[in-house]
Amino acid sequence: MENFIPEALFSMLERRDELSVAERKALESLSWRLRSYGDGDEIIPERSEPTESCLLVEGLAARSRQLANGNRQLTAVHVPGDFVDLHGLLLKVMDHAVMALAPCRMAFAPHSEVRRIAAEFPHLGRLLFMTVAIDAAIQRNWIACMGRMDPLRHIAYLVCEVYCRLDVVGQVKDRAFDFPVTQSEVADLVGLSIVHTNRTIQELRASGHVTWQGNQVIVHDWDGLARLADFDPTYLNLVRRPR
Amino acid sequence: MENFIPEALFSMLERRDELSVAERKALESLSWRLRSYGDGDEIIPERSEPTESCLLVEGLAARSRQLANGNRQLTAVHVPGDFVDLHGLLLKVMDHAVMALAPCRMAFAPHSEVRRIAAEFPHLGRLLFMTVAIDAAIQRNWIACMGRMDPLRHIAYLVCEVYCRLDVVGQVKDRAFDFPVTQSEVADLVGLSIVHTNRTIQELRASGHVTWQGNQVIVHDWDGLARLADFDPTYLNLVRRPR
DNA sequence: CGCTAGGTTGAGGTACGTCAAGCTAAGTGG
DNA sequence: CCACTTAGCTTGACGTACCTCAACCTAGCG
Repeated sequence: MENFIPEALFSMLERRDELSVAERKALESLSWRLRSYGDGDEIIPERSEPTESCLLVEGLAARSRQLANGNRQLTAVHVPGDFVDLHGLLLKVMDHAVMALAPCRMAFAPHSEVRRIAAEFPHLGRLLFMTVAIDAAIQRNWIACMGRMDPLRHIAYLVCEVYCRLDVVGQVKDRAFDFPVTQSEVADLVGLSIVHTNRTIQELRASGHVTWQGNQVIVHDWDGLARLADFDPTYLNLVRRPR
Repeated sequence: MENFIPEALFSMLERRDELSVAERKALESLSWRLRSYGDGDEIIPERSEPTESCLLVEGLAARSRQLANGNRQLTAVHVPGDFVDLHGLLLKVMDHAVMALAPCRMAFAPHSEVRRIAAEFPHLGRLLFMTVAIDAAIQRNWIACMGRMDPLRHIAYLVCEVYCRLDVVGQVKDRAFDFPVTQSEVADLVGLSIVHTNRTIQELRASGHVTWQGNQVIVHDWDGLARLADFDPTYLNLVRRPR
């Protein structure tokens, strides 16, 4: 629409495989519609049936599941470059909501057009669906973290993951990144109470591997942090390979 | 190869959308290779780079993640009809292992052929990748269960989910299904200790909603069980829709 | 200056995990 | 056919990691 160029998406995909000029042009040619959201805004409601896919351009978003007992669980974090709603394209009905964890800019493109370029450029289509598979891989690791890791390692793991994913799109500067997420939201990410989340973050700070105050996270000792969290970035597929 | 017809896959896909004759033929035409596995066998090792996708034909399988602290977390259950290793096709390197929860028969087809039919029949390709998106949706719900549900509801949810998924491929008879999984494996599925898993299963039995002895699970009161688990099958996409 | 959202701390209870033992049923070798 | 083993299930005792409740503190904002 407004000649939008999805740079972050290019970074995200090109980190995994080469994009041809035609493929880039195809992505650019979608009739993108840009929209902004405030902190906490609902971007895609649960049970809705989106007709557009959305790409996170700026900010931070999350997938959120509201349970009958009133609890909330966040099941994914999304960073710029993430094609957040390919799931909706394939699944039709949203089984969860997508919300802004921080002020966000999103770019929307009609499902019909995404389907068209995926069919016309099968390799590009595979790359787009690869992002869905990466989301799934991330979620598998979250399951492992929730089931079999203690809170300290779990939160350390979260920091490692967000660090890597933000790094792909150039949002890590001097081993530091912006993480405008409240401790209450972190609690809903890791499935702990707010109080225990707070204490665990303090414990993580005390470990000396990171500084985490306000929205700023600084990783002083990547290797130590990764060792603590048993973090192996293989699942993020940060390798350029023909796909 | 041996004129194999992936009936369970047809059921799985046709439950979600119509398959044309050409699409069915395309799936049949893959050079399937059949293999059997015993209980507990490793089907796809962690860190391997499969060149074939595999389809579960008979039995029960799981995705397994081994942690450095020696713990194991199972991150997914697979039932007949599940195209287990499309993830491998898109991701190249396995970030987890696939193992047999029970004696299994698997059908393997070369990635190159799967890629070819996905490109040649874009609608079929979307359906195949839809199964990846459904896996992701299932995992999101597992995350919610692990983070924000008590063990009783979590295990009840597991029963609901397996029930629905087995039903799609005709493996539920008279509200009962075969579930040849040890309590130790259930523990690794839900992220609890064996002892607590045992006590929770007893509690579930005592609730009267299910009989669960040996490998046999009988659901006496589906509505009650679903209410207990706050189970809403939307995420399984059990609706026929053009995709 | 007061209000609010977010962060922090303390106290007390409980739902989990761990350890250890005993039980049952199926399989194995004599 | 019976000892013996083994895998899986069950139970009890005990400790602790986590949750809940309730304050209080701080910074930002009207």
